[in-house]
Amino acid sequence: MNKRELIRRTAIEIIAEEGYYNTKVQIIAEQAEIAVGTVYNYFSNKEEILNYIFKVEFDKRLDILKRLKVEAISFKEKLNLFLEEHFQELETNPATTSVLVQESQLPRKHSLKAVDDFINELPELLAEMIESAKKKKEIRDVNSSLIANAIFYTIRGMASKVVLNEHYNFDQTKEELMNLLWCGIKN
Amino acid sequence: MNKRELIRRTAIEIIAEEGYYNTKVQIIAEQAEIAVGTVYNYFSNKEEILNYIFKVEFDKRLDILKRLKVEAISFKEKLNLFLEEHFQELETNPATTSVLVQESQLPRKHSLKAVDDFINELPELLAEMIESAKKKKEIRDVNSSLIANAIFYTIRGMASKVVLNEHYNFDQTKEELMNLLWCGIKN
Amino acid sequence: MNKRELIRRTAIEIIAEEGYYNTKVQIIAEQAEIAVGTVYNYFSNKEEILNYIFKVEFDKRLDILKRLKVEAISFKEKLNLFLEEHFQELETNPATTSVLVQESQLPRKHSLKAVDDFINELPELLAEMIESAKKKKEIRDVNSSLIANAIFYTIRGMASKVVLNEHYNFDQTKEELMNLLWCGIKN
Amino acid sequence: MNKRELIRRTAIEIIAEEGYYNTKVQIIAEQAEIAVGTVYNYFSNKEEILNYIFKVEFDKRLDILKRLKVEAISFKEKLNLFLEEHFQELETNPATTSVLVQESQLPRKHSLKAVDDFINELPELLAEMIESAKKKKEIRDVNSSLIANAIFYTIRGMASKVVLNEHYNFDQTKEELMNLLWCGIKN
DNA sequence: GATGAATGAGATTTCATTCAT
DNA sequence: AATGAATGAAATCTCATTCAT
Repeated sequence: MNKRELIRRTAIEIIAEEGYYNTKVQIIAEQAEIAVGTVYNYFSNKEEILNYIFKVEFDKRLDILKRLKVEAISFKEKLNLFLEEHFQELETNPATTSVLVQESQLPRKHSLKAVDDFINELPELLAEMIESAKKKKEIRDVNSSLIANAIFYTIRGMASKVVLNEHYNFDQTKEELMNLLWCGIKN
Repeated sequence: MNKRELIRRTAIEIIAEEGYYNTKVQIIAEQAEIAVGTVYNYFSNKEEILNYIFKVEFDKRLDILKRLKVEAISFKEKLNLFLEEHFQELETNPATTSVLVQESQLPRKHSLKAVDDFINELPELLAEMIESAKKKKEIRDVNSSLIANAIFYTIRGMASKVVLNEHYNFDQTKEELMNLLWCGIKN
Repeated sequence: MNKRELIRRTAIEIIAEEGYYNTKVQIIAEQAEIAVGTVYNYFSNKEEILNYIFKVEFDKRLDILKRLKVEAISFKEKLNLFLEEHFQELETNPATTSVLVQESQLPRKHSLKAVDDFINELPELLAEMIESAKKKKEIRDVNSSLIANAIFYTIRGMASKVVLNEHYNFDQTKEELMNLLWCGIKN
Repeated sequence: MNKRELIRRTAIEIIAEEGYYNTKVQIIAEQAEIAVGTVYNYFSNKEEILNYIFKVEFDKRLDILKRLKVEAISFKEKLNLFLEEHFQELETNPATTSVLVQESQLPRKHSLKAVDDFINELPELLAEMIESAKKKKEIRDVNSSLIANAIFYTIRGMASKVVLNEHYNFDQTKEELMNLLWCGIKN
């Protein structure tokens, strides 16, 4: 594996457990079995590691949404597929979920490019899909952007709940959420 | 104003802007126009300030929910009132909202008592109300606990969106959310 | 009891347990059931408390030695009585012993008047008695000052050993020490 | 010189002069011409520096005593050699002596492993030698452990006296002490 | 490219002392 | 005389980052 990727993955595991501010670059290096200096050959500073983590995840979700957007299926099916892929992803990488949820709430002043994209652009893309569904009367008249954000926050929140809590399982949660959201917006 | 309260309020303003980890106790003291030592006469450490902030807000919301629980009105009205009071609250104290949202995602390892209560007990109380509504056939058959959490995450997320973003206003957001949630669970 | 005395006695108990540097003026005040400010009405600073503790003990031992010096008994008996009274004293006030031993080793730079007196003047007085005994051929030819100091260090050291260690008892230690020292200097 | 050793030696000089509690880690670093952080790369905290100082000296004296114990010479000669080596050592490193004497009296609660060893194990080893001499009738019937401790306290005390006081010289002190102790215990 | 010892600014926390009541 | 809340200088320790090897 290339070093940048190795560092990213190692960092995710530690940040998920400790949080970004309690994660020491030294520890990331140790866990990855490389020297601290090496980390700085691939990332200009600690923040950039977090930024890169978000960038990778942002790109993944951007792909999913772009692909869904043009597919010739109903919005309900699109929403269902989106949830499906999303929960699939986090079932595979619970640590990543933990990082995304924890660190996506940085205050404006210190926010990172990729984090900003993650919490602004992704909902915007979903909003466009909702707007289109609205025009096709697939769903009732809603404020698309607002609802898109609500959907994202719900998913993100439930994701963290599922990751942290042994009571819930992924499939059940996904189903229940799909029902809540779809009933909430359908015509 | 008593010192403990002064420190709490000052800390909220700064943490909202800078985030907990970028907030220096020194700065809180300066802003509050007291000495650093004085802060430590009222809180045993920095963490305890954050914990107290959550405790105060937790208690407020606990009161609201307990009051609503026993009132002789429909669940729909209860949900509506809860959203109403909640958005009212955060319109008055946007900084507090910002803190609650940002810092409610500490990783388990370092989580604080009051933060834990905030994200676990409050949804649990709402879940009980949902369960009761379910039995009275006011709403459809849902996993109460799961839905309660979803509602909390949605509210919390949208709250931060409204606080950070000038596009949305409180009333409109509250209305739209009420529709989404109610349609999502009604019979 | 007058306040100055109350503070002195309370301070001894705490310093014996914690050491001078780990003893907080606040704690002394609490233990004595007075306010911190009150401590500073009787002592100008923390150091002065320690100084006063030593002064009181210095005066006691000065009295003993001055009294012994002029008594019409053999040096052997004088030494015996000195050990007797000394070990008596520390059996009654083990905490005081602990303080005297611990804190009598401050480096020159920061030493206190009464501590200096304690470790210099007392041995000097004993030295005079030894010198006199030497002239009367009661003991062999020794360097009086040096032997006086040796005796003091031995006593002080053994005192702390006895206080800290349940193995040794006061009487036995006193006897054994008397033998060692007397055999060591007799003619 | 390796850094750990450099820090140890620098710390000894400063602690000898100022005392442990008045010694700032910052100052040790400055004197050693390294950064504060570097000190903490070699010692996990300030206490550990003091502990290490005692450990090194403890080990030295342990070696001497173990060597003497098995040598085929009279106890008188052993005692003489021990005093010889001891006073030699402290003549070469007066600052070390100062530290050992000053800081060996930490209150139980805060005592360090190596300090404890220093004041307990070394006398115990000497006690074994005394016990053996007693059985061979080289000396009179004494409480070995008690006498061993008395000897150590005498030596330690006199060492500090010699270091602090220009009146006494090492050779004379050693001779006088040898006489006092040997006469004190011989048959 | 890889290393990791060294750096030092800066953060948290302590605690002797003051002084208005 | 007694009080104790307030003070703030100062100490310990951390950790992101650098750079010579």
